[in-house]
Amino acid sequence: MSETRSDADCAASWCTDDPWCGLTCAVDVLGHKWHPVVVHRLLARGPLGFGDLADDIGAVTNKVLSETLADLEAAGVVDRTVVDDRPVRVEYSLTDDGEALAPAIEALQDWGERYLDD
Amino acid sequence: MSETRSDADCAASWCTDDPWCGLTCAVDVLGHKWHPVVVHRLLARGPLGFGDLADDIGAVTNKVLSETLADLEAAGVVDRTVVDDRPVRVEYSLTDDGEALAPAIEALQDWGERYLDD
DNA sequence: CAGTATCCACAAGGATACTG
DNA sequence: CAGTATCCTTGTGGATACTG
Repeated sequence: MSETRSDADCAASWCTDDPWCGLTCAVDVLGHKWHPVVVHRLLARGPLGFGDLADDIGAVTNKVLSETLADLEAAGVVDRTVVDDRPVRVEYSLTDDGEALAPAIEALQDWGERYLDD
Repeated sequence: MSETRSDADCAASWCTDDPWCGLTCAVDVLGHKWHPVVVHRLLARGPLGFGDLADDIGAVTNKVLSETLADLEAAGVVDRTVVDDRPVRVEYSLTDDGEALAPAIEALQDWGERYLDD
């Protein structure tokens, strides 16, 4: 279905032989300011429109959210579907690869919460 | 023991009320090119000297590895111990907070490996 | 509604050389 | 051995305004 991904999307291009290549690859996808937040919201709330995501997150601009979604779509983590015209309505959802991020997102979140509790 | 950490080290400073704050905080710590790799190596191999880490990782420069280790130390994830003088010998190890990253590192690594297998 | 188009400031990381 | 010091290029994200 979503065959829009290639090796070049990923850190694999510069660490192919290293034992931590998968890790680097995952951090390449999630290691930006809003990327993990978008995945988190889609995991928690299901498919959302562009404006819904923007409202939910709050402190992100149109431009950056748009870039973030384009990155995640290119990585094969998010699907973009035009649901309606006039007015244009778009829906963003997680692909199977995106859903598969749930354990990693949760593990990071758990660690961060404990860390913040000192 | 390692009380070198404060709230300002973390994303908490800009997302305190958000449900994804812990996640953002964790990504602030790990979301750089070499930070997760250093944690990965210390988890896999135990305490290492500066040169050991540099050799193991390979494609990182002195300057960047040094900065990375300083960041992780400031975040309270890594401990730095001077083991010897003449010649100077230093050992880097994980703190409890650092060891606690293991599940998150593994989850990211697992995801990345599956992702790379298409 | 769902984006683009510009412009801009700062941070991250690499190359190279040097030091206590 | 374990770093620092410079310099430089690119990436990342924010502010603001505009559009099909």
